[in-house]
Amino acid sequence: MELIKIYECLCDRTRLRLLNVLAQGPVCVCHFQDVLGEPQVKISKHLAYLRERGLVESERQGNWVIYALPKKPSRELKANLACLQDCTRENAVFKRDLARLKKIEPSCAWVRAGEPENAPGQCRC
Amino acid sequence: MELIKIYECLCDRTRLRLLNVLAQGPVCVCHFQDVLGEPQVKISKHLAYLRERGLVESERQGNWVIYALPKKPSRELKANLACLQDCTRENAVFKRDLARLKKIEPSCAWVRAGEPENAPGQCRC
DNA sequence: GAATCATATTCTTGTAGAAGAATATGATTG
DNA sequence: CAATCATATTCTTCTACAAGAATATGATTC
Repeated sequence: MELIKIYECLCDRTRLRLLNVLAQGPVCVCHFQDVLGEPQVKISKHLAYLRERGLVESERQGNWVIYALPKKPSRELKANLACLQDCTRENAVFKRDLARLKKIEPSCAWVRAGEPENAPGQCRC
Repeated sequence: MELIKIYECLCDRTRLRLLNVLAQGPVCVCHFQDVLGEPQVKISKHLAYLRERGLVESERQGNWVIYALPKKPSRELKANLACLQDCTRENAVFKRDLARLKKIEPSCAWVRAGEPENAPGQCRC
């Protein structure tokens, strides 16, 4: 039952925040640290947890790693991500995360635009 | 964050089956045992888990206890139960549970009709 | 190739929870 | 009130996982 693996991913606050941010588009790990204000280990381990269960995909771009929601999400995943979006829309923490993301966005627009060939050697976040 | 408590409830197979059955209407514990084919302890403990977190409500009717989804579910709960319904519609296990429920239903229609005053002294399930 | 940057893994500790066995509670019947 | 029925709780064992500290890996730059 894949559904249960999805719910297991969703029952942690940090992971919900990660998924909420990812709903806006691909994000690299250093962004997550800034946006969530959580230590690197924590971010990294929760992203690994999500990746192992197929809720996110990752791709290395030079020195850093970009995470994104699956290109081909299952019906169940799609439904639950939509539901999550719906449930968090008005939540302060989630809104704050998105606001912080927006501030960072301009400096790393290439990540979100999917233009890795423009990647600088060092992350400017 | 109430949302996380909801997801914690949803990440167990037995609890998903219980909620799936409850989506049809109120059910007493002995029904659950028959429908899911699981031991009494297991059913009882998972129902308690759900009750403690507000995903179900219970009401004693003489010798037995009837469980139901909350009369006034939160926005989050409503959304997630709908999503769950959507995701399980085609699943064999969940469909089988509903089929078994339907077979039992006639003998205890009063429970589902909400007519406790007609309750017999002994459950006929 | 040494230093640096970004990310991941390993280790430890603490806690939640799942399952089953045994037992307890609470209501009903005779 | 003793027996029975329906449900709940307690106890034990096992496993998953969250968090942080320390360390490792892998790519880039000088």
